[in-house]
Amino acid sequence: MSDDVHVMPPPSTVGESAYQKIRSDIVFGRLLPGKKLKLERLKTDYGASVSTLREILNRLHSERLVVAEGQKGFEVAPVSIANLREIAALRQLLEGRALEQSFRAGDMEWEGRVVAAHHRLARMEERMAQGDRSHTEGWKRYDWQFHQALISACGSKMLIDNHAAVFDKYLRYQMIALSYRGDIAANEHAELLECALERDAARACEVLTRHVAGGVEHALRTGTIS
Amino acid sequence: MSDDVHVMPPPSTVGESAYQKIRSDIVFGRLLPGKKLKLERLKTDYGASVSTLREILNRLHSERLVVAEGQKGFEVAPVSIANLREIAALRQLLEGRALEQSFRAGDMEWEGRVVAAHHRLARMEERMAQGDRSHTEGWKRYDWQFHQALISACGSKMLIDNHAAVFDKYLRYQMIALSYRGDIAANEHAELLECALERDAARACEVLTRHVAGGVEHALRTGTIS
DNA sequence: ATTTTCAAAATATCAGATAATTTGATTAAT
DNA sequence: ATTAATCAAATTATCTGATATTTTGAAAAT
Repeated sequence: MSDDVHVMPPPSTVGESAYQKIRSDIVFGRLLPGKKLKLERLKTDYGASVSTLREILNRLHSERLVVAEGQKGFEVAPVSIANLREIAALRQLLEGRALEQSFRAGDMEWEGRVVAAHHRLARMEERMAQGDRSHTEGWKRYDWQFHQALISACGSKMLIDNHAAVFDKYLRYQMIALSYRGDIAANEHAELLECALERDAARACEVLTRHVAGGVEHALRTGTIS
Repeated sequence: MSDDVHVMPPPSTVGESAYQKIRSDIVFGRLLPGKKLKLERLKTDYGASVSTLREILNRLHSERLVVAEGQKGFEVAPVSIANLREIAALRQLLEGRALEQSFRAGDMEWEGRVVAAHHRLARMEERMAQGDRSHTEGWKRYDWQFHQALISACGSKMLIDNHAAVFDKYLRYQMIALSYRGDIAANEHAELLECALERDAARACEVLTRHVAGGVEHALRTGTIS
């Protein structure tokens, strides 16, 4: 069930695929904060009926990616500096704990997944470093998958799910701020890999905290978030 | 927005009130785990149309209180020992962090809220201790409100929301197990109040951990969870 | 006792209708 | 020229009912 924008099961039903499209459009900033989500419009944009769309919007409302005020319909959740800071803090808390547990329980299978995920991410980061900015989304997907791989042995589906939900909200801010700070982030990712292989959870947490805090400050410096 | 089964805004719309009823029926164990939620049945039970009910079920699905498998409709989320343990651990993590922050930031206003909430809870616990088991739900509501009051000054809506979501899942297990361990819990609540007034976050976390762990073991001992 | 077959039940999705609410623009009042 | 009152159009929440697809459970066949 811990599916997300990044690793999704084949969308079987109409509603499911429209859900994934809309969610991804919000997380990747193609639907901007505050954007009114009028049903008629969505109908043509996502090819689903009003009833189905309302089901989807209700789901996204639960996830706090969409707000629904009274009978005024739906809109993409707004952003704020305070909210970004809260999300970042929560990510540090959840991911930090998950890292500890995962490092403790991770076996060789897990190490393999981590190394593989880091490899893909690092490759992508090389390209990005050379100015090729055409794969920002793909890059973020690999970023997500790397962090997810790191905690994948934590043993708690609850923790993984909650982390994924928070991570996506964090990601939305990064996409909105279009913030690329490739080199620094890449180094931090390499450090995390090192920590994982050495099972040094304490240092991993320290790196993670820096990683997330850096992302926040960088995003804020772009001035796109108010 | 951090509304819940315990402090809800007046249900303005039809869908909203049906949502609250169904959610509360799940959390308080009136709808048991695994129960099939057939639309026609819900229609008569909660007085809402299929479309509205589907919106509600989709919301509850996001909240992981309901599962929706393929085209097989909806049912109340199952329970398991592993899931209970994960929930408890997450509650300890979130509530512990929130306590620390709340204790640091709490002012006199906050102290008042905490004292008031504890008073109501303690009174209720007195009654329960005398064998009056008719207010179990009310008791749990006060329990919720006390813990909520303790963390209410933590300064993070995100944290409060996430905690509330986890708390309600924890609560569902308590209700399903019908576990009343009044005296012990009451003492722990009193201890927490003490810690709050002394701003002793470390000890509060220690008490909380014991509190939650105790609840889990007690619930498991009833044998109602498999 | 399985497996196959098939009708009834239930679901996902849609279109269209109604009442209530919100929105924006126009008009009136200060 | 702002502010306030007014009103039609747009939008919403909700319901009913229809269709195609899936799932379920029982009867038939192996």
